[in-house]
Amino acid sequence: MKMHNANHAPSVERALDVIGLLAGSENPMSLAEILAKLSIPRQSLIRILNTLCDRGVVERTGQRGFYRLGMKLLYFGDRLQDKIKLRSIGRPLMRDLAEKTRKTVELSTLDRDQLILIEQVEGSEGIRLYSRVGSAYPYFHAVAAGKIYLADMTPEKRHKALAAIGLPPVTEHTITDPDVLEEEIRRIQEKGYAFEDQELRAGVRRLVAPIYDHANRLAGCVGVAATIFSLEMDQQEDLAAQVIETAKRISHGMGRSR
Amino acid sequence: MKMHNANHAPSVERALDVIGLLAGSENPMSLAEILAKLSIPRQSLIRILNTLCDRGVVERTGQRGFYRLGMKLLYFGDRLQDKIKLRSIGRPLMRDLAEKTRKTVELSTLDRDQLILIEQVEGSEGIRLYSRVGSAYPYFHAVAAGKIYLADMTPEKRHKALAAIGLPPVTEHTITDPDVLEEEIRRIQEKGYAFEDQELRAGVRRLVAPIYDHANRLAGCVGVAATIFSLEMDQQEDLAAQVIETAKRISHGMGRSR
DNA sequence: TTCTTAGAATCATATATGATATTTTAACAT
DNA sequence: ATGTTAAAATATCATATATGATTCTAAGAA
Repeated sequence: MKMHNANHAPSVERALDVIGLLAGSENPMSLAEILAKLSIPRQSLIRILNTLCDRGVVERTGQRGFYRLGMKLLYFGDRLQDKIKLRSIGRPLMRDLAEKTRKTVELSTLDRDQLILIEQVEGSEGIRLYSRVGSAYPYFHAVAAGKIYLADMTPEKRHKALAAIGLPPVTEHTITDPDVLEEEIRRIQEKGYAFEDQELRAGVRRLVAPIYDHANRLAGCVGVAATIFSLEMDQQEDLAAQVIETAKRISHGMGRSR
Repeated sequence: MKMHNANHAPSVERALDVIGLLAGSENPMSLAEILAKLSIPRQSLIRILNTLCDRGVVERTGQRGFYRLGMKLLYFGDRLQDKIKLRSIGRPLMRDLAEKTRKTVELSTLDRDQLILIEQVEGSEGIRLYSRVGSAYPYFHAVAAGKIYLADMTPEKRHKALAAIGLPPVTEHTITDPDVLEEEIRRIQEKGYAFEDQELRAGVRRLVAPIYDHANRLAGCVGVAATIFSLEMDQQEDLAAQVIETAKRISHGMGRSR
């Protein structure tokens, strides 16, 4: 937990800590469990929980003293999604792509220097989803969408960003050699899409294309995620054409001229 | 805003007021706008906003002094959805139903005496969604899912609930006569599904069936929503069979024996 | 039934709050 | 391009109130 911060509301900080803890827990948590994880005095914690429960952001389970996330968060999350233009434009087109390819379609965008997954549509392959809506991808270099963003930067900016983080290996397939990454980025710029071959997660491949807005700025990325069994290397070119077409349609909806 | 409440955290109350206000606004709001709507001293509001912004729950737009909901709410909402068993079981089956019927499929459940929409799958008719995920339906008697819950109550409990609220008209089609509603409930109990004929919203029909859990308790409802043009009266029986089948499959996943 | 702990009540005080002053910033006018 | 202005954002400080420690009560698990 952070140090005292000027111009903050400490009680609100604590409330967000509680929500974050419950969000990360698979099961409802008891008061004692929450106390053990967060350094909040017991009575203060109870007051915060009372407040969050009365507002539906946290809910008490049938069992006394147990708490879980509340339905109000569904409402907030849904209202937020409706406000994101990229998502409302992209969603029907993603559904078309999911039907055609039968793969999971992902939409992501950069938000405060983080690459966030903002929507997913499952294809009829019924493959379990790979990442969670709202979560941030780690490490640009290991994610197809991240590589799109890297390819969109000037070389100076890119080198600076990569020098700050380095190229840590996520899986044994992750690109850790700067020269290999530069070659990859050149290929992306040339072909207009990025391919991720088990670099973020073993057994998972992604093929992703960039979306531009009315001012020709990179607004986000759309692509498909699948297992190595359902996305084989020789399908790449065909699939790329479909993904790029979807990205162009979304770009058009964002106001980009063709 | 509520009066001072013992064993609450007032700052957290205020923070939730801010989030709720931004959730209900179509556009980002300025500090002055928020100040005009909520009776929070300016300095206190700024501290709360600083805290929420640093945590990603609220975000500053490019324009100085403007605020909107932040992406962290996507994450929280998504984590909550994954925790709702009814949703994770129902979602793939809802998608099947949406493909077959081409209509919007809705999943709802009772949460703290409110009927909450917890998931929606759009059908390829591409009809604009009728209600928002996370939001509560008003008035049980005007909603197909609400009528399912009314039909599941003992007559005593139902009369008590309806006496407390009455049968206010929502549209000109809403049932406002207790005897008509009782007849409707008898039909629901007999046929195993509820039909909503423009009772909540003009031009909208719904057909909804109940989902039961391992203890044979009513766990939720699944159904389709459509316009009166795409859901005509003579389709009712055929569609009901499909909806009831989906509800039974979800019930089976919830542990109900057949 | 007993025991444990969540949850409420109480009260002194620590600190968060709110009022006020100052600084910063961006929008707008020239 | 420069200057002005309004309002966001920060800093300061006295004090109001929220907090935290402690005690008591209620509820539920074993």
